[in-house]
Amino acid sequence: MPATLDFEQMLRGVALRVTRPRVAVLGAVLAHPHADTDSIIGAVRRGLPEVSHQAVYDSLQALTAAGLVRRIQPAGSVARYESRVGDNHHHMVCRECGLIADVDCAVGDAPCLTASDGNGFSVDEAEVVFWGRCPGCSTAGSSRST
Amino acid sequence: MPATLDFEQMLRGVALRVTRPRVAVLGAVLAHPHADTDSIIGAVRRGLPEVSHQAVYDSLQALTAAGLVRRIQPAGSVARYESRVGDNHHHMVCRECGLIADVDCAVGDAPCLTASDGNGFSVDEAEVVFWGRCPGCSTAGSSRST
DNA sequence: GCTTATTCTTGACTCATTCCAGAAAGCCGA
DNA sequence: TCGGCTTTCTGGAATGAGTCAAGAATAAGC
Repeated sequence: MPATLDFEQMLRGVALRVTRPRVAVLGAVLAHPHADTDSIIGAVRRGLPEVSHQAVYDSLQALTAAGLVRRIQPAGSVARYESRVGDNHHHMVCRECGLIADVDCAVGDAPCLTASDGNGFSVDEAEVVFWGRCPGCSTAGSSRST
Repeated sequence: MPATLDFEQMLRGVALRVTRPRVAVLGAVLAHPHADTDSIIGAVRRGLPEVSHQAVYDSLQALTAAGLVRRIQPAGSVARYESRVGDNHHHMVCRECGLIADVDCAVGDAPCLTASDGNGFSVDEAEVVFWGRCPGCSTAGSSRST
């Protein structure tokens, strides 16, 4: 796992100022993939109790804009952040417990990116979300069909 | 375009009570694909000025649960509703103006549904969102690269 | 060490969505 | 057609994630 110095270099690498809140936020996202903003604020405050939620929001936005983290937001969920960027992976979301898991692109490389025509849209990203039930909920729920 | 009587039959077909708000909401979703809740409230009130926003929310939820309409919510957007259900189509979202367009499944039938393995998830739906720029914004934006 | 531009803190605010309780209306059987 | 029951609608308030704004603090460059 990267140390604080690595976070600094990551920030400098994308021309972002190195501040304690940003380092902490970056570390929190790395440590807690798919965490929502509130969890990130909590994780950041474990190391920096004084950080305001606004600073976390702003840091997340800066990191997202810089491409160091990626923001995902399945329907009906709050914003979540993950550190896997650059690769073309997708997500599975459990309808019951909200668990999010990474999946590498389903049919090989990136077939979903080839939007056939797309009404003239210039597509730069294809986001795939698989909805279903996680192993835990799938087992637990198979008995109770209320 | 379906008439009010058809809406009634659609509601009865899914064992939902036929109420004027629901008929109006169903008609509004049919008439305005990808409309957000506020637009639907406005459209409904054109015919039924007295309808409360709560009734619209509740009707939309009932219609969604019954499968008559489908709720979509791209990241950073409010909830939107559409009437194309049952077919496996996806959406393109313009990053600039928020325009949403339907696209039939990219690579043919439904390749994205075959989530390779998926960590043991039992997948029941694959939602694909193509992010990019619509023809209008793509043309307009190519000149101004602020 | 100093200057400047950027970032953080504090606090209030927006607004989509939900919750609640009472009133109204639709559906079913007679 | 009518009564009873269940569900839905109305009206208002509340929730909560996210945003906005202004001044104070801080990091980067010289």
